[in-house]
Amino acid sequence: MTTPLPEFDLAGFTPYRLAVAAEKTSEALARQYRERFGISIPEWRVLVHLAQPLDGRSTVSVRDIEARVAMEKSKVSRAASRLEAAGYIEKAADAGDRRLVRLALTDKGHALMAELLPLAKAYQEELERRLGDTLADFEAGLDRLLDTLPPKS
Amino acid sequence: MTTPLPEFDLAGFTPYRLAVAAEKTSEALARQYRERFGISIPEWRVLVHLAQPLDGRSTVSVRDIEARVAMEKSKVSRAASRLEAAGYIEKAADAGDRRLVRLALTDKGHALMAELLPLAKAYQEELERRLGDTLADFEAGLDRLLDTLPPKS
DNA sequence: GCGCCCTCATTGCACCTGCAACGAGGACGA
DNA sequence: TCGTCCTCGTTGCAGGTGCAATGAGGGCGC
Repeated sequence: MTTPLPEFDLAGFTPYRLAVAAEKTSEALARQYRERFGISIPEWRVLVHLAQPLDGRSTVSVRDIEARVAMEKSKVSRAASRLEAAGYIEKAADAGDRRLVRLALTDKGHALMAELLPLAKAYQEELERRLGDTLADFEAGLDRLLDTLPPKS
Repeated sequence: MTTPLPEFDLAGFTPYRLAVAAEKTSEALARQYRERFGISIPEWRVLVHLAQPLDGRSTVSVRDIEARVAMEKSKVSRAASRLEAAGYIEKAADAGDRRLVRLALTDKGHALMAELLPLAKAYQEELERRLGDTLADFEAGLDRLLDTLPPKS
């Protein structure tokens, strides 16, 4: 028997708890759209972004999504390719800056989102119900973690 | 222009927020032990479990860890193999039930944890400081999400 | 002892991922 | 116009992942 190690309970470790909670909350919804539409989480994130009216101008390039959706550009790029192959979105070169790829929902993609978004909203409401009276502080705490850490590099 | 889609803000979607927060909070610590010791998150979770005194009896088989650490058994198995290859743990067949593989820290693994655990504790304290007065409700909310959803199958 | 069914851990497979490198294109000064 | 440096998006690669299938072993009834 060597020197005793400090006690440490993984179940009380916030990063671990967050990871498990994220996995569990995502899974319930993700399974639905995976099984019914073959959509993965990265694809879902791209679609949500494309489904938003967007503040006026509408660049909707890969790097736009990359910035707003907290995913690497290669991940966005591949998700977009899969979505294009499935017929949910279209890619087109930007007329002004030909390095940019403009992404847009097809009619099929639009119809998909008309089904998915209500599901997501309902799920969010269910989560809020579960959080009950802790909701406000819970989200506030989440904000603090999200705000404080983002110092990207 | 087709039917307008319902509005939906990904940035306010709790599963998404949790995923980003989990990623960010994990990364800061994970980078440290990745760069300094070549340890990944699954490996870290296995190590933490092995570093705990454990309630009396000490089975510490793959399936024990699987249950407590919220990882698939194949993930645990591979993490254990990598740790064994790196010399941090040892595997041995259980004398009583030869299907079981008993895992245990080597001296090298013990020394590693003597360094890592204090880092993790300090980090946890930093997070708690950041959460400030929202800490209690934040953790309570997290508990609710973790409790309510776990219905495994 | 034998057969049946269960459990444990590993592994094969197809897929996804992060990272670095790349090619194409743009911006701007000389 | 040319050269240099930056940005955008894709891709090659090495490695990690989930899932299903596998093989070794245990428990129990007959």
